[in-house]
Amino acid sequence: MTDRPLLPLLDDRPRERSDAARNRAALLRAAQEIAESCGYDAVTMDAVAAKAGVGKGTVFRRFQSREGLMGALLDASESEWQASVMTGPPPLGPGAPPMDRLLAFGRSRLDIVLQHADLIRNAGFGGAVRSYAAYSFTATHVRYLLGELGVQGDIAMLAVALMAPLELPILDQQVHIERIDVDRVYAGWVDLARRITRPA
Amino acid sequence: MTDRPLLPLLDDRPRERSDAARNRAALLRAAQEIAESCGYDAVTMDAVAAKAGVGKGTVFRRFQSREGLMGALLDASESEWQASVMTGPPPLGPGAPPMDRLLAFGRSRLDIVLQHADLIRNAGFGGAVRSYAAYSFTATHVRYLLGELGVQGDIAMLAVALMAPLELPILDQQVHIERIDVDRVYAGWVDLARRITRPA
DNA sequence: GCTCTAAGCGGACCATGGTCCGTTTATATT
DNA sequence: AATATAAACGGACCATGGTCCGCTTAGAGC
Repeated sequence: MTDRPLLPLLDDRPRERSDAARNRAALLRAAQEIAESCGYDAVTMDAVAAKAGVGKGTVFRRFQSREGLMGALLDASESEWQASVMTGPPPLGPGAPPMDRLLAFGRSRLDIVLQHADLIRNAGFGGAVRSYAAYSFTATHVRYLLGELGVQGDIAMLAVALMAPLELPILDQQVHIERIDVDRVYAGWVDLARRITRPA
Repeated sequence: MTDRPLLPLLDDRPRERSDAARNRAALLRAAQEIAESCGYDAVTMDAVAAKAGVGKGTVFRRFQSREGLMGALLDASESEWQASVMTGPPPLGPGAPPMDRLLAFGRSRLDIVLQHADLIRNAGFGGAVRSYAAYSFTATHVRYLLGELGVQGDIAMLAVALMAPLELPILDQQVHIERIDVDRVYAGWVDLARRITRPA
């Protein structure tokens, strides 16, 4: 769980003041701890502020909103996952054949999304499904793999088609409402991946 | 915009008292009117209650929550759409070849979801993407068409794969954030439909 | 028409997300 | 070190979703 930004793109923004940085860290830690011990419902802005020993205004200045705070928590764990895609062991990481990597990607996303379901739900995908940076990373990765597989057509759209069934709202419906077994969901996704990548 | 339930399944619940029914209608109308004239942000529970001339408690008893109220509004317009699938003119309605119907389904969903984006966002897919009844209907329809097309495999899963890219969170990302043209999104979906239904 | 009761009703009340603005402080500059 | 200033801070304050509970009433049974 690192606190560096996803895809550390060079930002020209003036660096954060040291007290600000300290508070950001304290707030994230406080939120995390409350979530772990009492669940996400207990992560109220007042509680986080109190636990971190700062005023409520500070929480909002740092994270804009409750969703923003949750999003920050989520991004931290997403960046761990990104690392395992970029530099981790195959088949998720580099080194394996593209199709193996694609299937590993699917399984990995399926697991991680369900695992962080609460957090994702609280991060509240207000409009988007998750932070633009996080979405962007997976999209780029899938497009890359489809390219390696020699898939013809509008690869960006096909990538979306592969990612969409792995997003929480859809998985929630299947796994938590219709009680479909996760392995069956994965098998269905593998079938989808095969059909999408299969040459005409 | 009818106020009958989607898929009017026989319910054994004791019928709603007449004053309750009257209030439900008044509340829906009030919410609708406020939304039309001032946007969904102005649809606060207090405002709706006031406009309908009832107490706030009544709004909550009828619709449980703000999301519930929005959901009711949404269901009303969904049932219009359902009617056009079940009894409307081809190719969306019955009569056209299955593939034509499938493609018409996609276009129609795409348009209607984007058109009602605000409402859907406010209905807040809290967990699920939309009401179970509404989801269920589209799922059944797509599975039926895939069956007619003689598609082999886990049809339920393939149906999900076709519906997922048409849900708001995904379309929002593409259309409103990445500014992808709607026609391109549709073309991508058609390609997906072809790949999924293409025989091995 | 009268009675009884479950359902419905209203609006005060609470919790929490989010804003505002006067005060404090880190840091760049001299 | 002194100064200036933009940034950060805190917590009172507001709006709104959601709950609660004592009062009212529709309508079934007589």
